[in-house]
Amino acid sequence: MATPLPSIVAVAKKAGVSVATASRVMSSSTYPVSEATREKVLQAAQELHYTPNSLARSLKAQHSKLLAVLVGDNADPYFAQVARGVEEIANEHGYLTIMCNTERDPIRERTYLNTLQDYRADGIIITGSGYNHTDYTDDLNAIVQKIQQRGGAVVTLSPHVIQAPSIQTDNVGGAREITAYLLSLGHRSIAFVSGPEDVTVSDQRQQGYQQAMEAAGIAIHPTWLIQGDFTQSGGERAAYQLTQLAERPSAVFACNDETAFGLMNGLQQQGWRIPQDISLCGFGDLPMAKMVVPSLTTVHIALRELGQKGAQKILALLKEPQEPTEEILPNTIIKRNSTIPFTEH
Amino acid sequence: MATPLPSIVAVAKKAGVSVATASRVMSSSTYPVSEATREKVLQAAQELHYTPNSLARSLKAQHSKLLAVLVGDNADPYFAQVARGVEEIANEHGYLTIMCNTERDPIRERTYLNTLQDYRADGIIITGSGYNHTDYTDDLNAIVQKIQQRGGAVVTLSPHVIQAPSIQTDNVGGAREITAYLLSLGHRSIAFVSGPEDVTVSDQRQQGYQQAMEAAGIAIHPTWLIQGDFTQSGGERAAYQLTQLAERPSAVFACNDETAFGLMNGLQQQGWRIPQDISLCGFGDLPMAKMVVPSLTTVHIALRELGQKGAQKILALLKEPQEPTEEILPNTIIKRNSTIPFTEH
DNA sequence: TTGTAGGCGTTATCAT
DNA sequence: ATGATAACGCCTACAA
Repeated sequence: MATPLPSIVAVAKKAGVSVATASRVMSSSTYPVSEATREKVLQAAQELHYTPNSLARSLKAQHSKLLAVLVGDNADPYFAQVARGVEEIANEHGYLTIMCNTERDPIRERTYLNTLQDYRADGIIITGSGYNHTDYTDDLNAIVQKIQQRGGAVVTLSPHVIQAPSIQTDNVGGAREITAYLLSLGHRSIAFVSGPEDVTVSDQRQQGYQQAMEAAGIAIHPTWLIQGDFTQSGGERAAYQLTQLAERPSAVFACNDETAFGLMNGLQQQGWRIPQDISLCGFGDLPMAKMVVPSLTTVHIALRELGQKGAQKILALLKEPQEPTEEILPNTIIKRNSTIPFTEH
Repeated sequence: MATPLPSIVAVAKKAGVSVATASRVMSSSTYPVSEATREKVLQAAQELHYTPNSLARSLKAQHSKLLAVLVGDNADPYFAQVARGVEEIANEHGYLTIMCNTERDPIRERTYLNTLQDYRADGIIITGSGYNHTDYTDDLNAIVQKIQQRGGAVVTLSPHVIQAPSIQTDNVGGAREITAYLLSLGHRSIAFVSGPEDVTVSDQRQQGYQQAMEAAGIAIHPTWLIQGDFTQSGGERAAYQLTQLAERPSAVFACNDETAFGLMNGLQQQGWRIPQDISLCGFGDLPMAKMVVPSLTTVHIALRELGQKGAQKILALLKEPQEPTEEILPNTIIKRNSTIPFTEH
C-alpha cells in the first residue's frame, strides 16, 4: 500500500552515477557537474518522480526551515492578521509556518516551545501577550535560551516575560493619545475597561490612560476602573457594571476592540445610546470596527505588518545573532462615530 | 555561538550505557529496561538537557507528525475557525499544524503541496474551495496521488477538483432552505450575489437558490444574478448594481457573509434601509453576523467542528486507508433582523 | 536485560 | 568532473 518514495540513491542508480553526483545536481549546489551527467540525473529524477526528503536534508543541514508562530487564538482577528503577515514572509523565503494556539496559558506555551525545540524550528514568533508574572517565567526563559543556544531565533510581538528581541506597537503611547483625544472632546469622566488581570498589554494601555488623565489633572475615580477580559462577553459584563454606577462617566475607553464591541452591545441593550449618552473607543482597529454601528473610534495597529516585521527579524537573527533589541512601532488614532464632544445632559 | 544540542549518544555515554538502551528509555518504548539503568539514563538526560530530535526520529520512523492545512487566507474568519478546529485536534494527538495560505491560486496550492510532500507531512487538509475547472487539475491530482501513495492522507473540506475524501457543509441544501425562507416571507423577486466565477462553493449555493426558486415556480430574472467575489468590496459593488436596477428585488441572498456585509454597507450608503427596503441574508454565520446592524439572517456553519472533523478524518485515514468518501454536514438557518416579510410599497 | 551494527535520505569531505 | 564514505540523530533487528 504505502510505497516509499524513491531516494536519491535510486536516482543515482537509474542515472548510472554516484549518489554524490546525483545529490550535487538535485541540491543545485555550485559544485561543477558536466552538462551531460546533469541531464542524465535530471532525467532519472523526472522519471522516478523523485522528491527530496526535507527531513533528511534538515537533519544533515542542522536547520529545518520551519518557522513557528505562537498566538493566543488563531481565530481571533487580531492574531489572525499577525499570523498572516508571518506566513507571508516565511513563504517568500522558503519557510513553512507552524501555527500554535496557546490560549495565553503558560503551560501550553511551554509545551509548544519544547515541541518546537524537538523539531529544531529555526524561528519562533511569540504573540498573545503573557502575564506580568507567572510561576513559569523561569521555565519559559530556560527553554528559550536553549533554543537560542542551538541557533534558533525567538522574537516576541507583545510584552512578555520571555526575554527576547521584541517588536511591539506603542501600547502606552496609543492609549495616551486616544485618552487625550477624549479629553480634547471635553470629556473629563472617562472609564477604562481593562483586560484580564496581570496581562501585560492591558497594563500598558492602562498606563497610557493614566498618564493622559494625570497630565490633564484629573483624578481617576476608582469606579472608573472596570475589569474586562479581552472578550466581548467581558465587555458586556463591564457594560452592566457601568450602568449600575451612581454617576455615569461620559466616555469609556476599552483596552481592546473586542471589549468595545461587547460594551456597545451591552450598553445599547440597557438603553444607552452611543455616542449620545456615552462616548466609546477601543484599541486595535479590527476589520469589524468600521462595520459596527456606530463605527468605532479606536487605535489602529498595523497587525499584518507587525507579523511581517517579526518574521523579517527572525530571518535577520538567523543570519547573524545580535543583542536583544526592542522596537516600538507607532500607531494611529482612527476617529469614527462612537465618540462625540462632551455635552451636559 | 550556536552550540549543537546533545544527542542520544551523549546521554548514553554519560549514563554509561549503550545508545540502544538510552534510546529505549528516551523513546518510552515498551522494551524492558531495568529500573536502575532507566534511572541512570533519565538522570543523564536531565543533566544534559537532552532534547530528542524529531527530525531524525521522523526520518527513521517514516512519518513526520506534521499536519498541514491549506486555506485561502487564514485571516478570513471563515478559514480561521476551520484552522482552529484542525489545530485543536492535531495538538491533542501530538501533531504540529502547518498553516498554508493559497489565496485560492492553484499554482500556490501546487507549490505548497509539493513542499509538504518534501517534508513528508502525514496529513493535509484542504479548504478554500477551488475552481470548477483549472489547467492545474491534473497537476494537483498527480501530486495528491503521490502523497497518498507514500502513506500520507489528504482531505478536502470544500468542493475541489482534487479527488480525496471530503467533508463539507451542505451548500446546496443550506442555500435552498434560506431561499425558501425568503419565499415563505412572501418575497418573490430575490436577487443572488455570487462569488468569483467558477468557484465551486458559489456555484453550489447558486444551485440551491435556483432549486428553491424553481420549486416555487418563479422564473429568475437575469438581472437578479449579480457577480461578487466573496469580499466586502465585491458586495459593495453588487450593491451599486442593485440600486441601478429599474425594478428593485425585495430581497437579496449573498453567497457568503462577507459579501452580505458589503451589501449592507453599500445599500445603506445609497439610502436603502435594511430590511424595510430590501431583505438581506448571507451564508456562513461569521461572528460578525450578529454584531452588525441589522443583525444578519444567514446559514450557520459549524466551522470549527468542520476543522475538527477534517483532522479526525486524517487521523483515521492514517490508521487505515479507506475508499474516498464524501460526508455532507447539515447546517441551520439563523433568522435575525436583516429579513422581514414582504410588503408592497 | 543489554549491546552491536545497519539504515532512514542527505550532504560534505576527501580521494581519484 | 566524478566517486566512495562518513556523518547528521535516531531506532531496531539481531546477538550476546
